[in-house]
Amino acid sequence: MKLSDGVETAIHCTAAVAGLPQGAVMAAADLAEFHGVSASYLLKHLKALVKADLLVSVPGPTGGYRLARPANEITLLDVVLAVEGPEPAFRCKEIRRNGPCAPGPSAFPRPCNINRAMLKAEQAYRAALSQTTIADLNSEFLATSDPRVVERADNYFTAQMRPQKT
Amino acid sequence: MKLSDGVETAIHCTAAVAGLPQGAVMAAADLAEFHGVSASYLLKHLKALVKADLLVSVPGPTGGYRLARPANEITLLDVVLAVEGPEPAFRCKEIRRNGPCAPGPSAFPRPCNINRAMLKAEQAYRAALSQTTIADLNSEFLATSDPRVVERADNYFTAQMRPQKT
DNA sequence: GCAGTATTACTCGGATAGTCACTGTCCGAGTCGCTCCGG
DNA sequence: CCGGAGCGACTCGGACAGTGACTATCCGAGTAATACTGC
Repeated sequence: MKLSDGVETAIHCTAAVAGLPQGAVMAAADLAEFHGVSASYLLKHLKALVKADLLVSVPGPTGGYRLARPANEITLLDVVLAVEGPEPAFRCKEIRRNGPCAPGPSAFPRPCNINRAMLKAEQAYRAALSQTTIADLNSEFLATSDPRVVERADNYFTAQMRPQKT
Repeated sequence: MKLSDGVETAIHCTAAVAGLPQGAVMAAADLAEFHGVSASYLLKHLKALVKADLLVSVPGPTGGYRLARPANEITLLDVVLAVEGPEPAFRCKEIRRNGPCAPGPSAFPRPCNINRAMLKAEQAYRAALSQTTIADLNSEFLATSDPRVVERADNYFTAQMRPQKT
């Protein structure tokens, strides 16, 4: 069980975009530089976030990304599902039907109880993720981080952000 | 996020071994045939279960595997960790330190709050897994499965199991 | 000076190679049961 | 007939290829700002 590294960058980028003023956007290249990751690859994950309706992309010069809805309505679960896909981590192959002791598919009307237990645990995982919003993360970041870091980040964002006219 | 398929086979095999009489063992080849999976590959996971002290292997002819401790003391979490490894699914790369706004490592004395939130969710996942034991799974299997399946499985196990002398 | 237009440069989006972990397999080391031999 | 040694076969354990997903990258479609031209 391993989450792809893209989840981390996606969360950081979403939190960063959430720190922009209302209506402003930020280009993928700037987000990549700010986080020190590859710009080309970051686009892949940003695309996934756009497809999941978490971000909105603005094309053309002065384009970039902004949140699709308020930061307190975007949870960690939303970001994780957008990047990793909605499928559960445990995917029952129904191997109980394979062996010589299986009379046939009709003998298994109920879902595999192992599968049920695993999915139940995963629901607990997702429930925990859905309790933290991007807004929570940013509030905590501002409250607990080194003031120098906050100041530098604020300066960077002020310099790179692009206010939209409309 | 995807659990390896080996987790499913490992859980099924552990539950199967738990159904053996006290002290009896079952060969990997029989476990593989019973579940309809590759015997060569199953050994890989059984080895992991042995290394994690969930199963005990008995070498030589009439050898096989048996539980290392009672079935009600083996949880799904034990099996998952044995196969997948103890590392958490989310591994923070500390990318917040990469960008041009990071003064230096000394500016981040506290762990990344994103990492904390992700690990907290994973703890909830593991806590849920640890609430289900192999004994629970087998009790539920006996209570809810088609009687034909239970009977066939019981016959198979009676024929293939190997009672140990000592 | 101003409006309209063509250009230009910049942005995101999708299609394309490279790398690592998981899947699947094989052969070798070790051990117990069986057979043969001797008493 | 009984005990013991040797042999054989079966078991698990670790090392070796194949495949799919994630990582990383590039080039093309689209758009807004810009420069230019004509009025």
